[in-house]
Amino acid sequence: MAEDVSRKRLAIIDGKSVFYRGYYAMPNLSTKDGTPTGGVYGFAVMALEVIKRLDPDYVCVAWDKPKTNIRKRLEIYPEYKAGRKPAPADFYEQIPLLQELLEAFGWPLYELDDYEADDIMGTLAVQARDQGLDTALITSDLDMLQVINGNVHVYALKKGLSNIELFHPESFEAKYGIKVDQFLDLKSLKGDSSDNIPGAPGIGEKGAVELLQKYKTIEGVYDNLPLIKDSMRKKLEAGKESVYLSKKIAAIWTDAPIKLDLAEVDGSKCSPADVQNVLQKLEFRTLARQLPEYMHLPEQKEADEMIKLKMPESTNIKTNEDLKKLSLPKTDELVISAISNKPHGREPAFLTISPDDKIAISFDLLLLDPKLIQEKLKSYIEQTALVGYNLKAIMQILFSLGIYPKKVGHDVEIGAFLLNPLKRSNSLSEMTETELGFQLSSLDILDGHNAAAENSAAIRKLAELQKTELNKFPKMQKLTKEVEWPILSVLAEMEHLGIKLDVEYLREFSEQLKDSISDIEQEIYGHADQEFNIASPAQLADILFNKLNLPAANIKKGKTGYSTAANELDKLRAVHPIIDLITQYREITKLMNTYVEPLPAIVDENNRLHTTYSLTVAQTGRLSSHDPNLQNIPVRSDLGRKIRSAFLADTGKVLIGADYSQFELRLAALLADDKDLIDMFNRDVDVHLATAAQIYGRQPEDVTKNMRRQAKVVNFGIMYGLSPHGLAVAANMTREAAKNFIEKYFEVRPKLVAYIAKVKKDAADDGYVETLFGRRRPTPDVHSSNFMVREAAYRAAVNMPFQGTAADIMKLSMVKVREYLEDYPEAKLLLQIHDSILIEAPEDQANQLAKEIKRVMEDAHKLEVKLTVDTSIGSNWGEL
DNA sequence: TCAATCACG
DNA sequence: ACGTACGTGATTGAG
Repeated sequence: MAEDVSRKRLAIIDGKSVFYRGYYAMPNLSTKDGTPTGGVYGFAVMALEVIKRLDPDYVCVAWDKPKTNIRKRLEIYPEYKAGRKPAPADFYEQIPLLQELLEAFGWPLYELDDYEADDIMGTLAVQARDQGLDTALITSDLDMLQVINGNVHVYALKKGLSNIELFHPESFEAKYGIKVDQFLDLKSLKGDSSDNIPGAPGIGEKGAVELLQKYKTIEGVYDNLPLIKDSMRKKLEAGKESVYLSKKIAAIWTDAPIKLDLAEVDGSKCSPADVQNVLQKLEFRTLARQLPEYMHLPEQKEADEMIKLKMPESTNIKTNEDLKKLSLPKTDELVISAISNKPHGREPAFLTISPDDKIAISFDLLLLDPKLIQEKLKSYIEQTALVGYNLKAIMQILFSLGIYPKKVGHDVEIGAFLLNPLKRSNSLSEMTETELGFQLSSLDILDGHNAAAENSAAIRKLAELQKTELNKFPKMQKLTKEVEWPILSVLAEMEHLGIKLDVEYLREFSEQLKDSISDIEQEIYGHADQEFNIASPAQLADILFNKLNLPAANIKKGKTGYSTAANELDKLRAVHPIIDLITQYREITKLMNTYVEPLPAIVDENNRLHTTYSLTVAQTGRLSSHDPNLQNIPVRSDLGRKIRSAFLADTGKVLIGADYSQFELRLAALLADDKDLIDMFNRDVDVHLATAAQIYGRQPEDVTKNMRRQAKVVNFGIMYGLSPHGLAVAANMTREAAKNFIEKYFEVRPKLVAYIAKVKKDAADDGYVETLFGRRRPTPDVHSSNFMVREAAYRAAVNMPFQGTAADIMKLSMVKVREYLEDYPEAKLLLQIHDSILIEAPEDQANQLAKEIKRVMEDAHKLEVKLTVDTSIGSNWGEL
């Protein structure tokens, strides 16, 4: 096809369909204050992507006018689009935002009574061709394919945000095997369930295409009915009326009363500044940054819009002579950043300190004498409160230099998280850009000295802004001072030291497991009568339910087919011996692939394993552990416990474990001010047993094991916002029994019920819930129109004070334990696993220390409810 | 990159 | 009528 390159191009966006696709692609996106923005975001990304590829001269948007738009089609076919669910409320909430964005872009929005967006697009496309333009139709449904020709192409958005398929006549033919002008006939034959267009019942895409390839049109098909084989002919005869009706409804009209006015759609009304503002308001930072490449905009942001950053003067220390001459100004707070060549602060490479906003001093550590650095900087840094981004990492670099700081002035990564835990990414460069309007250069580049000065200035300013914010919430300010800042050096030490791993033992274990795995594999293949990938849920489900025909009636179905999760397979345990083998296979391969094989591969030269803790991931304030995750080392199965045995105390030392017992339940009693429950804990009675006795109205000695077990499940469930169904599954009882049980439980624990109701109300009224220490978790989703999302948000809100307060107290407790251990320099904290900690200590101190640590932890924070800590001692983790 | 699965508290 | 506990991270297969 000879394309005239000089032809101008018009892009018409099918507004609602693109918006709809965006809405479902990004269901959970919202601004800080909870305004849903997923649909607008999806629209913006997809529209801009297409615009970038297309570079059109003219752009407009066609929109379905609500309600009136399909009247004419309804006259001939009242069921048109019947059965469509109305869009959820947060869908419509976003439309004004979209309109704002369109206005800023200068893209006019066309809507008409009685005409759908499809008709408007079709009409405009015809007029465009008459005016010598090429047209691109941007839509997420394929109805528009019927109007494509040499001058009109369709860009169809598929799943995901940037997956776009271009249709022109050739590509259409290649894909469907028929010509574009047969598309309407195709649709009339096969129907379209989304518009409730009937077509000929029983004829699908495959059959319809075959017919059209042979007979060209619907008319051709019906003229040649006698030639068509029986089964197909019967369906066609029965559906004849329906097919012709379908064609009438599905046809796109090109005679809508609208006139293409090029002066309206030429983008002259576009205001780049407005676009930036709207994107900013919607918090689409990435898009805002990328905008210039999409729209050929001039450089963004005038200098006076930015917060003025005073750049400190940059001093570079590259020789020992310079280092000796250096004098350091006295200061209360030191802005600090550092880089090391290896994880956990090993091989320090670069350090920058900025004592005030006038100077930033950088050290090329590889060129300097380590002894001299220590001499010069150790006491200076150790005695000054540090301000930085991810100070925990910087502290480890300093450890490698023999400098052991503890005092923290402010950490901007943590500050940002405390102020808004919803924001998923808080990188320094991003914060600098969004909060200060300033582009940071990378610190990783070789000559990073000027970058380091900029860095220091940005950190100083961000810290100042965050402190002002935090000071508005006295509890939060106290939380930083007493919990978040002091815990950083504790965690830095734990990460830096690591825990010793018995590599040899794991290698032997691995050999054993390999044998078991291949044995079980062979047995499974025997039962299945073929080899397949047992680790693939899809292949496994196929074997179980299609090949072996196991009863699938009670098995849950997911998006991809039958579930093969452990609790589902459990239902089939008695039916077929393969189930048990699969369970075993899963257990062993999981241990093998997650722990036994990978862990020995990442130990350091002393066989010690170093995790990294995150303080800005868990919305409740818990720590999380990664690379590797040492908070999910197995313990619940016999095989799993063998892996714990690979975690060793160093030579001459032992491990001490210290666990808070029923940590969160005690805090639930406290927060709900449930005197009865508090009293039980303070008298050391068995709360699960006592609860069962109360619920069943019996003496404690008459409570059966099963009653106690049920009460225990509810005691825990209550902290997760339990439901009758959840309890029924967890406690293995009927829904009815579970419902009764919960009702009785609530009678026995009125304070707890009232507290849960209060937390839910707070979540809805205040938009957040908080811990005893004032750590906040925003709860925007309790206003969601989606039942499931909303209820999940309430359950998370109910859980937050319990889990979060426990996390806060544990951090406080660790700080005090470390403080206590300062008198025992050979004893070190190693790991934290939410309600327990692991300590490595000289054997001869262990008994004494265990007692003392128990006391320190129990008294970490004075509460009305007693906290109890259990300790144990062993030479490896498995023994505890 | 996502969904499914499963390890932990 | 909805479809179930809360909070994480790692691995795998599949699109």
